[in-house]
Amino acid sequence: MPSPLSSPPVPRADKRAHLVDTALRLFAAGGYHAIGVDRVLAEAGVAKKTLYTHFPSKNALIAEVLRERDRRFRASLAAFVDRRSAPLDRLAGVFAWHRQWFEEPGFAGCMFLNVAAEFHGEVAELQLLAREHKQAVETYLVGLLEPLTGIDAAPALAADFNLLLDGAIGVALVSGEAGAAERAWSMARRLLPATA
Amino acid sequence: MPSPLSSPPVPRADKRAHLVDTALRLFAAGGYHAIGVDRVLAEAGVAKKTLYTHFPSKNALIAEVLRERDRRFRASLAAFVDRRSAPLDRLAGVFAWHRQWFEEPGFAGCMFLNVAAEFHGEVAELQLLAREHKQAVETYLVGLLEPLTGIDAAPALAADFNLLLDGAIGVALVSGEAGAAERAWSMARRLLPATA
DNA sequence: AATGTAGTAGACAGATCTGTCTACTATCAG
DNA sequence: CTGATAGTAGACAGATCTGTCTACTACATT
Repeated sequence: MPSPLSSPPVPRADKRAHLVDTALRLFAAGGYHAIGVDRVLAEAGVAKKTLYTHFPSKNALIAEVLRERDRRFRASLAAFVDRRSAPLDRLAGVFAWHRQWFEEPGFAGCMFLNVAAEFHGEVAELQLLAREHKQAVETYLVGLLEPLTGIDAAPALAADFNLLLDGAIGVALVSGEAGAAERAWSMARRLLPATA
Repeated sequence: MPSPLSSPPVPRADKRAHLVDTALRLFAAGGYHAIGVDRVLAEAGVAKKTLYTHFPSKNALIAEVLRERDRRFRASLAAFVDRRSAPLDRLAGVFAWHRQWFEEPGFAGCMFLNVAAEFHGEVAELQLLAREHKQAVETYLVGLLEPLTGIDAAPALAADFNLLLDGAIGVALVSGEAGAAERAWSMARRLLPATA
């Protein structure tokens, strides 16, 4: 045990990760402009100087939040899908995962769609992160579709299904109905070739 | 001519409507939190007191902007669709109208999806206006679908197509590709019964 | 003529925003 | 022991936010 008896008020921990985690939660629920850094700091119990030693600006914190959100999103989705084996079942899992997401209490839409809506291209880095996230989801869909439709038809259908997922997010956000996920999956099944 | 020779510095006009028009343009392009009332007033050339005699708060102005946006949206869409007569052509017009919208220079997504994303239910009036707008679009789709699919199948397909439109908006916002509208229309055609 | 309404210009209050800075403390490497 | 690093607490600057208020002007109706 190298740790002595005396200890700092807050034990040795990764403040940076804690900041990102807190900011992710608050930005997801409250929006990027509506949540100020003071709010993030108070919630995280971290001093302002600490934030600005790790990040040059609030936008840089938002960018890191989006990168972290992308990692968690993809990991959670992949873990959910990997509990299933049949190709059609795995594809259905993507929509089922979205349904669970829509049902979460603080659901307030997709952080990437929202960042595009709030900054609408004025902050190039954030717009790029949103685009990359959506592209990653589409690429993931291609892999799920290939066993069902063959390698040629998969990319176009993946783009279609990606649009369906964004549509479900929008409908769920405005109407509050988590059933938008099932509607999207119902449409997806009808769009799949009969051979699948 | 009842108007005398002398005139006020700004000619007699409907300041309220001018305020709403200016605010609509700025909020659409810049977002609701990012644009302050001072910016709206400067752009409109109107005094602050005038705004607060017509509206009790900024949120009330946003609400009126959304009502105006809903009126213009529906009128513009209906006028576009009414230039066509064949039922299938009229339905296609909805997606074509969206394509034109996506191609507009300052396109920054749907003001109703955006208000839901920025305030996410914290301001009940705004959330309700967003819901009503989307409901109105869906009802309009029902009317366009009935000649094609019959009165029984139209409501469910209208909800489907509404989701497609929201999906196209999201894809266009993040990717910048106006072709999302055609993708959505391509999906819509495939979802229509073969008899249509 | 008198009064009320709507407008302008802009100061002002009070809050909140991002970002910087000072002063101090704790941990760790050498 | 010394110095570097990272942390805390919080004051501070300067901008910006919403909303109120004063003082004045123009117009319309009575």
